[in-house]
Amino acid sequence: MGLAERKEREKAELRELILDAAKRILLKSGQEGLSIRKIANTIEYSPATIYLYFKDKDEILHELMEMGFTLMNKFMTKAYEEKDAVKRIYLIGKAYVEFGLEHKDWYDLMFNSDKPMKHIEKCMEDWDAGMAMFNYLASTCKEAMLSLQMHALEERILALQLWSCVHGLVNLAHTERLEIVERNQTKELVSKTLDTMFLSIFHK
Amino acid sequence: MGLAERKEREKAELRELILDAAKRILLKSGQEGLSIRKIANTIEYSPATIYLYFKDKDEILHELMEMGFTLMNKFMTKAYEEKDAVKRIYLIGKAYVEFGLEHKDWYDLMFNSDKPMKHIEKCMEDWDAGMAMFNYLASTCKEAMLSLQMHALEERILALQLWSCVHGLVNLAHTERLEIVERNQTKELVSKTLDTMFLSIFHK
DNA sequence: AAATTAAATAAACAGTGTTCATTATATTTG
DNA sequence: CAAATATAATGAACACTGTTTATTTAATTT
Repeated sequence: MGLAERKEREKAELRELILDAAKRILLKSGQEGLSIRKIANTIEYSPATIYLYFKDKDEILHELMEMGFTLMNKFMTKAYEEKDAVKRIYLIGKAYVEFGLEHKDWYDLMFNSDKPMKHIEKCMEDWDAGMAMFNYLASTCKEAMLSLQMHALEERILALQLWSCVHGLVNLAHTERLEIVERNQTKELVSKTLDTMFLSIFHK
Repeated sequence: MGLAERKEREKAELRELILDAAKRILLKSGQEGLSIRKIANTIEYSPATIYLYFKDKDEILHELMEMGFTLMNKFMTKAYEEKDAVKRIYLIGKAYVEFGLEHKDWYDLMFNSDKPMKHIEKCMEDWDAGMAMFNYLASTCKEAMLSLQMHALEERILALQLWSCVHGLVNLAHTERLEIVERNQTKELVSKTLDTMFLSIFHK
């Protein structure tokens, strides 16, 4: 049945076309500027057609979120290669913030949006790319704690501490708060804070 | 001229009425559910009337943001009273996170929104309540660093480190990420991370 | 009472996500 | 090949959003 196959391929192709248009609009105009109607316009279909391929806008945003994680993982491959766990954490933190600062729209979708996952029950599956990242960080924390003899500390809490700090930093930068604290110094503030933070955790 | 005065008072009263309605809607339906038309409905005026008292929606959001800071300052009075600088920082951090978790809508307006202040030039004035808070934290950091003999560290960077961590934590909680990491454990995760963070900075 | 000033509004514009009955296009059957 | 059926695409509507402008209503001054 090469016919049914072709049908399915065509359906998948249009789905991909929609996602590709969505991605392009996201990169050009941000999440604010991304609308079903704009997607429909750029691929020259009617808005209603989109709903034959996606349940709603949230589903599209969710797919974009997963694209974002793929992109971020590429960003992090270098850091992942580092053998020393402590250094690896540092490199991961650097890469995380670098990605966040450079790709605000992707970052928001991945870490600030509750749109792509409304129901907490579904969250575990819907955010498994993010969860995988966190678990990897936690295991690296465990390794680092072992090598530095930092007992009496849960690796997941340490991971959360690291995550909170970089997440907070990226968001403060995104919303211009760092620009208010010190004008035209955002990048330097980020880098200094990051270094201080690592020093204070892995003292010395 | 008691007449012009009454006029002005009436104008101020309607302005206050609008803000009060806006506040009530914000608390009931969040920032998403807050619209000019809903404000107009609840005070029984037409939407266009709102624009005789406010330039645009952003100006209303900005006023709400300032209300939020007043509320937050009340939340922090106890912490401010603490004499010991290190303990004070700890109490401020606790109060900050508590406020953030309990008042998501206010918090978003104050720390996540770039709507109430679009132009960076105007930011300094438009976010002076936030800036005042940061400056106070920084000066407390200076005091704490002095008492703990932590030299070779800028107080503003330490303040940023603290702020990033609590800001990140609050946002991760708001967007359900902590719920994903460990279900029904958000409050405990926050509290543990916060404690670990203070320990690591002001080591033991 | 008439003229002027100030306040409030109706209506429109250009958007948004989403749904559904209708139309157009393929595919399958007689 | 033509008719019946299944699939895909859409136009139009609904209920919203922020904002502007010409018009109407109300209050004040002459």
